[in-house]
Amino acid sequence: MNNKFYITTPIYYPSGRYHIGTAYTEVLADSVKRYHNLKGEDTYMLTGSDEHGQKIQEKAEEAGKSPKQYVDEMAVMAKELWAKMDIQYDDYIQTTESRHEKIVQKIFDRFMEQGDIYKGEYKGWYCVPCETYFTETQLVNGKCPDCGREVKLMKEEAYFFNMKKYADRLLKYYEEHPDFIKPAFRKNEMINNFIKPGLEDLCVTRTSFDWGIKVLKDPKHVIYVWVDALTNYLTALGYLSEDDTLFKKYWPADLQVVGKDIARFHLIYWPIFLMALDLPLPKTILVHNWIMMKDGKMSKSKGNVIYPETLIDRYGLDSTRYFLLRQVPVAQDGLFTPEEFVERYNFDLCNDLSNLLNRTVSMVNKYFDGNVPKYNGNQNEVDEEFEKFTVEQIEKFEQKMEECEIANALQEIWTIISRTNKYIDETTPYGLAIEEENKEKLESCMYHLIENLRKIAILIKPFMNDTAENIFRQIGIKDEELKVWKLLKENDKIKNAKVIEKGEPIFMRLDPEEEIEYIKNVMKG
RNA sequence: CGCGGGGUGGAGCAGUUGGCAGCUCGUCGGGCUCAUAACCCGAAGGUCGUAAGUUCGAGUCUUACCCCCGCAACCA
Repeated sequence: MNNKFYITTPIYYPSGRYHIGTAYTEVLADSVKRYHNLKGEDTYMLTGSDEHGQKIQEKAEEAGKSPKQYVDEMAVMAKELWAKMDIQYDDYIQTTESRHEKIVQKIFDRFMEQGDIYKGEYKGWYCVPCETYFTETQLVNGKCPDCGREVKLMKEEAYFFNMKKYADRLLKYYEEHPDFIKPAFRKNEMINNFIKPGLEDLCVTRTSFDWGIKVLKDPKHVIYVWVDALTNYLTALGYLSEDDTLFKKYWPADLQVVGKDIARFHLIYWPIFLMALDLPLPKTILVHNWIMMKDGKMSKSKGNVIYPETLIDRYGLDSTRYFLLRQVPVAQDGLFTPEEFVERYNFDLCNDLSNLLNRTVSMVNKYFDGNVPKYNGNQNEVDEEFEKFTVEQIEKFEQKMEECEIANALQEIWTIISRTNKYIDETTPYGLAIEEENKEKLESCMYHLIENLRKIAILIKPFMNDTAENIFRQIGIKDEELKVWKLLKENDKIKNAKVIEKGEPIFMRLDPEEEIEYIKNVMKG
C-alpha cells in the first residue's frame, strides 16, 4: 500500500578523510529519506565506498597494507562518521565485496555479448613522475598540467563501451522525462557539452594496474571505474543474484543524489548502462553543488578545509546538519564561513527556535501548572489566521521538498517559527493571565503555541531528529501518531499533555568572537 | 573560441507562468516582559551588471556587451 522510496548517495573514494562536502551529500540524502519515512513511505537508503583503482593501490602501499585491508579500514572509519552523524542508511556497499564483484563481471560479460563493449586501443598522454594519464585537452602547453614536465604518448589495449549507439535514446529520454534531472540546467549542460558534439566511447578497462575487478574472459584487463562504480546501485539490491527480492521491490531508484563533479557520469553513462541492461532508469537524479570557502574550493594547500567532526564535537550534530542544509541551496554553491555558522546558530537556533520553546513551556507552567489546556477552538481572528497561516506554510514546505529545494524548505519552517513568536505578541498571554475572565483566551493561546511547536518539531525531524524529540519531550507529546506527518495539519489532536517542569534550552547562545576565532584556528589545522 | 552558473539596498541571499521589489544579518527609533540582553513593531537604505528592444507594464522575455565562478571527456 505504501509507496516505496529508494534513495542513493554516491559511493565515495576512500583516498583520505571525508571533509564537510562529503558529509553534506550524506546529510542531504539522509534528510530526504527521513522525510519520506515520516510520511509513511517504505524507504531504503544506500551508501558505500568505491574501492578499486590505482590510487587506492598506492595509498595502501604507502600505509604498508594490502589494498583490501586498507579499504576495509577506511570503510570502518566512514561508518563511524555516518554513525556520528546519525545517517540512517539501510545498506553500505563496498565495491570490493564479492556480492558486487561477481555481478559486475556478469554485467560486463553481458555488455560484451551484446556488442556494447569492444576491444580497442587506449591512447593517452602519460606523465611518468605523476603516474597519471591526461587527455590532449588537459595538457598545458603540451606538458603535464600538474607538474609541468614532459609527457609521453602511451598506448594500451583496452575495452570500450559504445556510447554513440545510445545517444539518441538518451536525448529522447531526457525530453520525455522532465523530472529526470534536477536542477534542469544540468541537462542542457550535458546536451551542449557532451551529447551534441558527439559522445565518445568510454574506456572501461585498464591493464596498467590490477587492483580492480578482472574481466573474466580476458583477465589481464581490470574493469575500470565506471562500470564498476555505477552498478553498485544495482548490485546492492541483489540484482542478478540468487536473492533479488530487494531489487524487485526497490528498483528503479526514486532519487539518486550526486555532487556536481560526477554529474556527467550519472547523467550520461549511467542511464546508458541501464538502457543496455534493459532496466528502468531512476526517477530523479539530483545534482547538488558544493560548499565553498571564501577563497574558493576547499583544499589542504589553502588551509581552509573544514571537517564535520570539528563542528559536531563543539556545536552538536543538529546544528551542523542544519547549517549544511540551510546554507547550500542545492542548485548553487553555498558559502561556509565561521561568521555565518555562528550567526545561524545564534539567530535561527537559539533566538528563534530554542527561545520559543523555552518561553512557551515557562508560560504553560506558570498559568496552568504545566497542563496543556484542551483545544477550545479559535477565540478570535488572530487564532484563526494563525492556524491557517501555519497550514499554508506546511504546504509550501512540502512543495519545496518535492522540488528538492532543501534550503528553501527549511526557510519555510523558520517562517512558521517566526510567526509563532509573533503570535505571542499578538495575543499577550501575560496580559490575559491577569484577569480571570480571559481564561478561555489564555487556554486557546497556550494550546495554539504547543500545537505549533508540535508541528515545528515534526517538520524539523528529518533534519534534526534529536532536537525534534527534545521538543516533543518538553511539551509532553508522547503519542507517536502525533510525531509524524499523518496528523501534521490537524489542530485539535493534543490531549492531556503536560510540559516538563522547567524548560531546558536546546541551544545556548555562542560568544561570536570566541567561536569564530575557534573555528578559524581549527581550519588552519 | 565554446558551454553552464552568477552579477538584486552595507553583508549574505529569495524572487513560480512579466503586474505595486522581498527575506536574514547589520544600522536607527519604538513596544513588550512569558523567555536565553531573547521576542514583536516601525524607519532609513536598491536607477534589480551595462546598453538597446518587445510590451499598457520587465528583476522576470529578446539581443549585444562587461565582470566573477565553474566545466571542457575517461580525472571519484
